[in-house]
Amino acid sequence: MAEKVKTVRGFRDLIGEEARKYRYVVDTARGILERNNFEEIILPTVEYTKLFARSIGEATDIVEKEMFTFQDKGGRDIALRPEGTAGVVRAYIENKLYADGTYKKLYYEGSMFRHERPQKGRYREFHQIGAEVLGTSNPLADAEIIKIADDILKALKVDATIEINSLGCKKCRPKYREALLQYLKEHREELCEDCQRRLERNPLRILDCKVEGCKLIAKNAPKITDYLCEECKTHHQKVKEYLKALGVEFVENPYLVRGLDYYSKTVFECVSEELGKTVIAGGRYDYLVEELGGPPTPALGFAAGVERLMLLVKELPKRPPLVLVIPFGGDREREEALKLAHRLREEGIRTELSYREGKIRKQFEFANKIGADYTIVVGENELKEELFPLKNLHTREEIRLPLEEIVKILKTQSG
RNA sequence: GCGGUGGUAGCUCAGCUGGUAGAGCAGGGGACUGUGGAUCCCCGGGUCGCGGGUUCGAGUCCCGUCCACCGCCCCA
Repeated sequence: MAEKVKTVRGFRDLIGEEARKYRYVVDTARGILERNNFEEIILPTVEYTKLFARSIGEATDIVEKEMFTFQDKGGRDIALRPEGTAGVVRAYIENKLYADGTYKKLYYEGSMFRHERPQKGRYREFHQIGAEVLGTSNPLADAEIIKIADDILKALKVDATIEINSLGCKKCRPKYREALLQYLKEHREELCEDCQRRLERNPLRILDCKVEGCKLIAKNAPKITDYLCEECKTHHQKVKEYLKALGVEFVENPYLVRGLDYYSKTVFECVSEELGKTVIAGGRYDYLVEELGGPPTPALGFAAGVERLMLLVKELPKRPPLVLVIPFGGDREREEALKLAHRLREEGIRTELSYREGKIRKQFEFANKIGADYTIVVGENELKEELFPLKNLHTREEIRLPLEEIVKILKTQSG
């Protein structure tokens, strides 16, 4: 045998049940977004590297070491997208979607790529379904975005805690940052190695550190919520008020920061205790559109991790019953069975035509193996009488009926 | 990128201090020639992840490498 080619590390196939689970998660989320009147945007998988450098942040791990980057034949620096927001914003600006003066609600779905060490629920090609609202600073939008995330979790029966926080704006964040930095510098010696590095690069993340010593320091650190300006405070207050009005449960986490540089004001994460990981996360990014060359445009959104949600989905919707049509006899019977199977399929009935030859006993073993719920044998007698035996494999009951009667029965069960 | 565990049949795994690879399940056939999941009998299956080394001899020991999984970093 020739050498076998395998999947690339961190990449994988989704087959059968796994593929159906993938579709179930994505379709469920799409349905909720569609009924909220979000419009789908289908984006390219690659963008110029600088788009991500400028949006996600030059100093983030994603940009520094996790992107799949390459030069195309024209020498352009290109990256496989590590997330979706940057592309949406680029498209929003490039297509001047702001031109009609309204806000825009967009959603996307697809592969993202990060060159990380693979683990369960974390692959180098993974999938996100995300939503973005561009062109409004109304806290109603913040509340609705979080409500949608909550609806998706509920629809999938996934348990997760919604944590929210506000990161403030251009006016108040610098003051907070200053106070935090000062406090942290006083405790520099007690911080873990990683956090000492973060002190220079991204001090906010220290609040999020899992090392016990750092947690203690974080606990007594100044809280962003105490530093919010009037506008941010009111905004945050409104968001929480609306969420309560909607009955969305959440907890406030003053230590919640996000890893991407572009966030401002509202941030939130839906954390699964079972996984110990975040499954949906998002927030506001009021400056990003402008930073990427568009007009000043407040915006916000979230991204849901499809693989992580898949790990938490326990039950898939049932497929409609499967009918196996079994030809029995010779050429004439095979041909009639072929036609009969397609008659059932015309009616939307999930039907398999047996390609197996041989003993009838083997045909029934085959029916079990493929998980059929019903069989219909098409043989000489059946064709003569124009009556076909519809057998329920679970109850083992068999009734002989004209084809159109069988169609009626199966159709009612095929949703 | 760092630390750890593990890769033997389609699947789950056994294989002692190195001595020529096994079980259960699954699969194929038959007992049972127009009605299945049971039982019994028979059968096929493996470059022991890959490459190198030590050795008369390596699934077993050593080195390297790839992959999966766990933790960290990071993140959805």
